[in-house]
Amino acid sequence: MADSNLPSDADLRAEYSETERQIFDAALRVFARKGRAGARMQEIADAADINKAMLHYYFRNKETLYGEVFAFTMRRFMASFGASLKEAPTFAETLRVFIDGYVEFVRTNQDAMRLMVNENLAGGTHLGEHLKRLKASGDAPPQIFVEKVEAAVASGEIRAVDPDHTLVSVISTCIFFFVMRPTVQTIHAEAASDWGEFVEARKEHLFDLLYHGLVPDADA
Amino acid sequence: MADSNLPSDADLRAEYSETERQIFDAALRVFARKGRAGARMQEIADAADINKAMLHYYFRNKETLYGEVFAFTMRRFMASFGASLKEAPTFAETLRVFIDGYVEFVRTNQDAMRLMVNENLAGGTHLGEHLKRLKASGDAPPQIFVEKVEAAVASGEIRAVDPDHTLVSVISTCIFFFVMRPTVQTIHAEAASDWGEFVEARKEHLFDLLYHGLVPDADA
DNA sequence: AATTGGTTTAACCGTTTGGTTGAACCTGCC
DNA sequence: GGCAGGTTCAACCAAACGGTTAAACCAATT
Repeated sequence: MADSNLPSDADLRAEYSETERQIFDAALRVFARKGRAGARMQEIADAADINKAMLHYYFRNKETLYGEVFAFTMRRFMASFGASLKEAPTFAETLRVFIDGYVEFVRTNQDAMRLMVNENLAGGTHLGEHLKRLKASGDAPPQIFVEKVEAAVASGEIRAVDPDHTLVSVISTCIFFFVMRPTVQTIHAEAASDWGEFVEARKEHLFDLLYHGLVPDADA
Repeated sequence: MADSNLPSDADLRAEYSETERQIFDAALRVFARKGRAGARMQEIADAADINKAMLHYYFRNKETLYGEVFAFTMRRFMASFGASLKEAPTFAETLRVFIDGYVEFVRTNQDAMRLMVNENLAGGTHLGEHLKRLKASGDAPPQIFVEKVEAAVASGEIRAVDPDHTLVSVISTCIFFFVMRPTVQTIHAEAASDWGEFVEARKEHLFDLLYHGLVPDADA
């Protein structure tokens, strides 16, 4: 789970002071829950337990605050579980690690996920530069996964699927049920009564469905 | 594609006047693009080409306007492509119709989709009653699909998968790439240059991946 | 022609919100 | 002690926003 050769959560924020970190966490929470427009500077200040003027002292205005919070969230996404993915020996293992990695990341970073989805829903103007850096780095989970799919297709370990579409499909199934959690919980009884249990069951289901969908038939 | 025994888009709004329909469309657009908090009454009025006071004349305030727009959007979701799904003879056909139905619905109702996702992201307090009615009606695509999955499992046409999880997985893959469109288009070259083509390719990929994932191995 | 009831408009109002100001307050340093 | 730089705060401000008002308009009805 821990990637010792990648920056940890704390490292990523090393450049920030204690007060700035407080503001950061508060801002992420409020932006994620209320949306970019719905977030109130006063509420962020309250949540960070500081005066409202301090917000504008540390971050000039709402836009730059949002920009920095978003940038940090993006960096956090990139830094997650890349290494363990590379080391996976078989494609089955790759798929397991990828599913587990994404589901666990979203489970423990729901606010980050909400921020990301909100940004996309609003047009995603802040995404550009970050995604390009992600693409350039070559170390992010999505890229590694695509490479692994390509290799597995070449070796015949899985069928001749489109790697990019496969990536989108797998990520979708790992994240979307968190996005639609209220709907899922209204329709699905078990999800409502024990979400943790539901998430675990879902990881099993996903591996089963997707692995079976990717692997060739036993014989013919 | 057309379900003659279900209310059409026009029917659903028959109770509304011309002006109200204008307001409706404008409100949906603005709420979907700017979010519930980010939407401005003035902007909705401008988009509907009426005076701002008219908004408050027809819909008492922002909350009731949002509530009505959301309720209408919900009804539209329920009324889509249920019948053709029931008539599908094989499970393969069921899956094809379901994928095609959902993808096409979201493609042609992106604002409705955005509204729905936004509502879920914000906690989904408006969902309750509507989803219960959907559950009670028994005619909505998700329920029909679950029944078809159960039947196909029983007949051995597909493997012993969990029908509810399968439903969530299929819907996720049909919708999430629309939600994350800006990200997908930044990463995927073809999606950026020709989105329509990408959507078509995606439908093919999804059927292939999911059908293969659900169906038993050819032999053993 | 006068009345009625729904519709439309410009001007207005009170509150909320993002952002500013200027003074007070530390803390380390000479 | 006294200065200097960064930090904290209550009070303040202008703009934006949701919502209201009162008068005007217009098509039926009598």
